[in-house]
Amino acid sequence: MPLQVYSTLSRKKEPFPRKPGEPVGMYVCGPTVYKPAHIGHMVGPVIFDTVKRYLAYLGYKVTWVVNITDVDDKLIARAGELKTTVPELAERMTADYLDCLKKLNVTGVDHFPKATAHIPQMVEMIGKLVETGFAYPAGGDVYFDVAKDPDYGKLCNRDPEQLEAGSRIEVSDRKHNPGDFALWKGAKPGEPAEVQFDSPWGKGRPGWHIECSAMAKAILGDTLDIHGGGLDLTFPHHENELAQSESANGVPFARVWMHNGLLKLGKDKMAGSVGNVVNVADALPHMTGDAIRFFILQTHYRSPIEMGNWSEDKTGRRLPLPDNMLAAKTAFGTFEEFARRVGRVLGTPFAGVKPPGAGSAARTMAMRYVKFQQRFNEHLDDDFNTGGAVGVLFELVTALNKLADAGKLEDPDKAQPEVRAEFADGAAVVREMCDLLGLKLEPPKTIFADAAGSAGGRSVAGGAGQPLDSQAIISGLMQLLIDLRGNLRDQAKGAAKDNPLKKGLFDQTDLIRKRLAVLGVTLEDRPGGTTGRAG
RNA sequence: GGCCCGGUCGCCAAGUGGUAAGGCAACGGUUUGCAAAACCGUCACCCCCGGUUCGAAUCCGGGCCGGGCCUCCA
Repeated sequence: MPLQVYSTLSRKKEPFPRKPGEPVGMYVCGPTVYKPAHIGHMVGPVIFDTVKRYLAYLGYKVTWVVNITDVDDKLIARAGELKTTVPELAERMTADYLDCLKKLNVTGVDHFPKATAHIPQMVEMIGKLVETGFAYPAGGDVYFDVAKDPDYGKLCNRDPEQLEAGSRIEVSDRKHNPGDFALWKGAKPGEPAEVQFDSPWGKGRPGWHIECSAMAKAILGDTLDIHGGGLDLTFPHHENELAQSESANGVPFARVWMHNGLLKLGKDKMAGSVGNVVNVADALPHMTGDAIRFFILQTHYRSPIEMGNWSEDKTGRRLPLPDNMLAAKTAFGTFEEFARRVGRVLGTPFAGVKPPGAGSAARTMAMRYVKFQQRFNEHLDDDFNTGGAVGVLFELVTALNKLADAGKLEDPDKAQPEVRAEFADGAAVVREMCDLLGLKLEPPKTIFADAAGSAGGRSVAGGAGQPLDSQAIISGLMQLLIDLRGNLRDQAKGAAKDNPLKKGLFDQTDLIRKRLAVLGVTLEDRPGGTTGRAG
């Protein structure tokens, strides 16, 4: 079954309109940079990053654009509250946004065009719409004339009359019809100079929708292959973009319209007005970017994501994150644990495992674990069903854990080489699936394992003049405790059953483990030796 | 009021005609000096009522309930 994608325009799944090897232009509406990004803002980027990864895997040459809205009413208001300028606020919030994307491993965006850097392109498009009669200037503003566009309403599937009937905005004297929307907003008295730009209609700034039309055209051309964004943008934003672009360019604006579902917390959409916002920065101390990404990808992108309730602990204090995010964190631990196991068994970190690759058919077809890969791909072929794909990943990991248990792969004395080779093949498939989902599965930064391998005790031993490296000291002390405990444990295990010292020695080993657990360090005794990890 | 989505185990969530993936939680085991991790087992008549069909969670009709949008929204 070739790739199928649901398009909002046709309201059904369609064969993807491009062939592997062809270029694909993808435009996704980005943020208005006036507040720190919350988890909901990450849903689209994570989804479309995954879409791009899979399309690239299938051989498409994807160019992905995400716009940054850095001039608008909310920015002006917020900058005023903070006693700062719009450019300063926009720059700071853009940096925050980009940092959040990085933390969630959203790496596929090729261009982040800023609205303020594309005013001439917007003016040009507005000018063309005025010339051709689709738009009219009025008192310093310019409006798009909805009545001139017979297709208006086709994306959100509504008649223009319905839209007008429900319109809650006051009808401006300047508009011909209530449904008309601003392409250009004339500067109002008292607005800071930094948000006033020159145009043939006087000083002012662009309307919200025109930036996407103009920047999409500038970078990707008149027709996009994929236009994406949150479900709540369908109307008016995308409907208006579509109307402007098709009126100005005379060709279809986008082949496929993809809209992602919204995040819900309990009964409510997560939104500032409801007061239940979880900023990315609030979540990251409690959950890795990987785990947040996994949380988003567990659900099909068109469904709303349930964050569940927000439970309290025994003392009535609210937990740091909503229930379902914490459940996702726990679930994701299965993969993190598996990645560590891969490191132990193969001697290389999971990140270093080579995926089999889409092209290596001869080798992959012979592999026992390819059927998992096929089922995984079938899910993604079906409108990027990441939830189903994640289920397959769990099944594969369980199968490989079983294999590792049966083959005693963690016991240096008993490990069977042929089983180990099979495990390595399976791990390569897991690596590929994780790459497609954008899950890095990097080993957590253990406070001692890192240091032990790198700087180690060297900076401590550096002596006079060398600043003491506290990480290195902690690392060394931790290793010392592990070694000491190991010796005690060996003695205890070696002691005869009736030896009264036996229990006492074990008590000491347990004391060390419990005390370290309090510090957040988990010690695990395995056939190959004791390992420790933070968390 | 209009348009559009949904209702699948305590919670989350795949499944769109062939007899219910997966995860979290729970319980019982295996393993372990004890743990941790892992593995095994137990745990769903798919909101209700009709209809179509050899066969329906899936299709059709009618209810009930929830959500999104109807010019700030990712």
